[in-house]
Amino acid sequence: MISSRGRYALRVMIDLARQNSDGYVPLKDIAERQGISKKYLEIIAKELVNAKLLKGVSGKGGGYRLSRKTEEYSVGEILDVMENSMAVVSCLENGAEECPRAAECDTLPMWSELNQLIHDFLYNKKLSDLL
Amino acid sequence: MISSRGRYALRVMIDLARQNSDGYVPLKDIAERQGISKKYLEIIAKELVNAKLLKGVSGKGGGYRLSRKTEEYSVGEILDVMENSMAVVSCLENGAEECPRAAECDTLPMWSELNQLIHDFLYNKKLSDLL
DNA sequence: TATTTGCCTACTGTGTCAATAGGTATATTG
DNA sequence: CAATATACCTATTGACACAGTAGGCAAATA
Repeated sequence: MISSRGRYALRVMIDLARQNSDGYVPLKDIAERQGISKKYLEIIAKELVNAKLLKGVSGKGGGYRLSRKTEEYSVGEILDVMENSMAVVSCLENGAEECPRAAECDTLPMWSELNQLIHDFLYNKKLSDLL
Repeated sequence: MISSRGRYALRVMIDLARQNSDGYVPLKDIAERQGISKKYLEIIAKELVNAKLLKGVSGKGGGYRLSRKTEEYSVGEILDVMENSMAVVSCLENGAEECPRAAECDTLPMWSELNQLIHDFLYNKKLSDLL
């Protein structure tokens, strides 16, 4: 299940893509347009900056802007920054310890297949597809 | 993310399918074979009985058995019994209140598409495919 | 120097999940 | 009838993630 953090992050990215100005867009404006608490969006924007998906500039005239072209962002990439894990089962999480039953597990192939399906869907979908 | 409850439920169903006896299989045996706490499995088995996916009989000689043929169970059906929600986003949950932004939401079509993809995958996969 | 902005740290309430514990009801068998 | 094996019921616990809030610090511009 995609959390609010992930969904909000996507909305921030879309909002920024729509304000295709060369300047920086203050979070206050985004929060108002989207009807989301600015305080909460700060957490989200900060993580997007850490992951280099956004550039943030402090001070008057500052704000956020995209750091790439919209077609160069995949939805999966954005969500992965926000979500703790996007794996369908915990044994397929990034950096999970090897399950001792993996070799004999009757369900692992199915989970892997589903996981791949979702991953492909989300990484093939670009931010530019949502505008 | 599929919880342990959902994964355990699937393992119980597979285990029962493998003991293709006409009798009833006690949970104690399943728990030992699968290496899962019997106490915890009781919760899971009870829910599967409530949903009519299993038949349970008390008393000596009792236990659980499948109530249909293995090819008549879909994986999605089994998981839906155990999981609180299988929707990818909360606004697509079963019985969620209508989102006021639904009409203008830029991401809803994508979520619906992904949701359908996962649903189809899980409902087309049958218990008999896992044996 | 004042103002606007992002950034940092901390906290709180709510909910779900995994698992445990102990007891009750039901059926079979000697 | 008594013992036993089984499912079923109710309650509780600890851990954790998530959503959201609060207050203040840092940086940049006018």
